[in-house]
Amino acid sequence: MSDVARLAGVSIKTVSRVVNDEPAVHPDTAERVMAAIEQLGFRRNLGARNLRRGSTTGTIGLIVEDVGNPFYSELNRAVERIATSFGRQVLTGSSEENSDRERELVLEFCARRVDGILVVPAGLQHGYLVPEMRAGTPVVFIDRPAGDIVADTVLVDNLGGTIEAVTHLAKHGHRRIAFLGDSPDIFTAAERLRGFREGCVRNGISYDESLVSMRTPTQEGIGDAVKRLLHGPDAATAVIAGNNRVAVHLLRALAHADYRPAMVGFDDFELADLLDPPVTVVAHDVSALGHAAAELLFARVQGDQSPPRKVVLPVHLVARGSGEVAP
Amino acid sequence: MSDVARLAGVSIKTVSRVVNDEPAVHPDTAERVMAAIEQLGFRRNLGARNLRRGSTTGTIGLIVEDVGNPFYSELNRAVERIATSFGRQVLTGSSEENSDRERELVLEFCARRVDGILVVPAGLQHGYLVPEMRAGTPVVFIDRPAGDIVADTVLVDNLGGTIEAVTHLAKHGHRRIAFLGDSPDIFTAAERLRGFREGCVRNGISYDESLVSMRTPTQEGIGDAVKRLLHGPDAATAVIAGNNRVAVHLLRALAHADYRPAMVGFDDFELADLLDPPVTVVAHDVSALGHAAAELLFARVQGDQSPPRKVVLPVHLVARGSGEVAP
DNA sequence: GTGCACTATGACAACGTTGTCTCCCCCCGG
DNA sequence: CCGGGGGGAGACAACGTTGTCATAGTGCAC
Repeated sequence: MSDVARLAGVSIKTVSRVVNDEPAVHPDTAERVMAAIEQLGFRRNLGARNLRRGSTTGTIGLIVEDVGNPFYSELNRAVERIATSFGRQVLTGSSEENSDRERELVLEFCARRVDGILVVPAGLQHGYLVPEMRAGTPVVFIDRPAGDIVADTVLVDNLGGTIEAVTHLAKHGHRRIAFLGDSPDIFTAAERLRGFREGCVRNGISYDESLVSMRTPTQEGIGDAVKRLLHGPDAATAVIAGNNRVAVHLLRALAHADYRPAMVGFDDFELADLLDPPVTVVAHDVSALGHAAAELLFARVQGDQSPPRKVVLPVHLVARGSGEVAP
Repeated sequence: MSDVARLAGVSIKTVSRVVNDEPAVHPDTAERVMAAIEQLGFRRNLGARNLRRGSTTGTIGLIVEDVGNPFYSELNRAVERIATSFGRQVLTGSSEENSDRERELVLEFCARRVDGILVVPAGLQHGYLVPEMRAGTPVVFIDRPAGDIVADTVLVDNLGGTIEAVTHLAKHGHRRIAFLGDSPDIFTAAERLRGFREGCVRNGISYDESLVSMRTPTQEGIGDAVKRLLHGPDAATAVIAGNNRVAVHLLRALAHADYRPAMVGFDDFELADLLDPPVTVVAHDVSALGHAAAELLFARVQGDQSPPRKVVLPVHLVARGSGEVAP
């Protein structure tokens, strides 16, 4: 900036005025300054600016489990859209379902003085966030609630969705339904399992633990589960996939199987409608999740001090075929 | 920081020494300082730190067309992985295939003094980058080359891949092959079209422009193209989808059609193997693309001054079924 | 001619850090 | 007993900006 000032023969304050479009600069002077800026390729340092102004940094942080997962990337996109409309940039990070990594990312973002943080929490303990939140960094939890603190949260109706899935299958005559979930440490997985139980109860199906698997989904793990649950005299006639990754692994496992049970997935996914049979899912609007969370965050950024909110977004069952077959 | 200093009864410089793990601090003093930090919830301001040190900001920028597109989100993930290994955070932005937006994002990132920029360019003119690059911000172009400047670039073998696709179809007896691309302004689309022509030539197929569509893919557009190209006496017996979005739209259009031509897609996608028939694709390693670009970027960040490099990653045809049917 | 309002500009401090330099104190060798 | 060396700590400036205040010049009314 001082280089520009020297070249234009003015003080750095005048340069500052020009780059900030402040009035009270003579047009001729402004033009000379602009020319100097152009010539030197000057670009003002936003870091210094934010430091001096004590204002917001114009960035927000988004932490998900894996930015490469289509579910989270759609979320990312929705968040970015809102952030852009508020003139903010988005810093992203993948926690890899690791609470230490999550914490590291959050604290790093805080040190960068992001204006707010959106997080799909991996851990169950968020006490470390209290000082940051007290210091004025708003945090909104997405898809899963905070572990041990009260904070803004946007969830989907995991319980209701799974109940609906069970009911749907029961309506088509299924009495032995398997549930393939994820690690029970993950809120959504635990919640959907709860929904599964509740769904069984409501439909007069005795809940059979041997038909449930709660493991981090891998192709082999799901393959084994399929072998175990879908064969033999007591085999399940239908199966619920607890999330989009489980669904993909399950579909792959079933593709080479001789026997195709009825299936309902939780989370919609691309091409689900083109498979054979098309996959019935409990769908929810991932974009809406991101939008709602980001809107809530920016409300906080702009000073909304109302008590923490908990938003639960609806889900709806999309019957495509895989869930509408008789046992 | 001065609050911490006051509380601990030391100077701010000593606090600085503690947070930076500098030696020459008495353990007792350090402990007092740590306690004060803990009590006040102090977190050092990285912006101020970077300003003072004149060092790197520890961030890089990544600009893609749409962070929500699985192709780019996989890229994003790969970039993030490398960035993390170099202790950097990633700022992401979607250009929406709009060169003005691309420029805006780049300049915004530069103003934030990112250590480097990775960009899947939307525009064809990148002169605006020259001052930034001269000022020391390395830029690596991904998937598409820079328009009018010389810069590091990482591409995939679009030409070779499409030639291979044509050859594959020709081998299975197809002589009338349609090509559904994307806007010809997009480098990869143009290049793949070039590969299509070359593939026709090499296989003794007369290139028929009426079998080519180069439009931004929409479900309707692809539907119309299917109706036009795959019906009538001169109908194509095979079709090449120019990228993953075209492929998805095409599959959806064909799902409800009475006639299924042979098909090969460019870009692999999840579940391609589970469709009926499984989709033959020209696959390439998106992660490798991100890795290579990020590695190259960090080499530049760390001072590599060698001439700009152009890396072309190989592609390979994955025969799954949809491309191995006779006319 | 004097005072006043207004425009255009600059000097300086401050944002939160850290690098450099200086200072003080204590220990040890001669 | 004195001098040198090293450990521990603080004062101060500087990073690149911008907010505040001061200053100089101009035009206009009296």
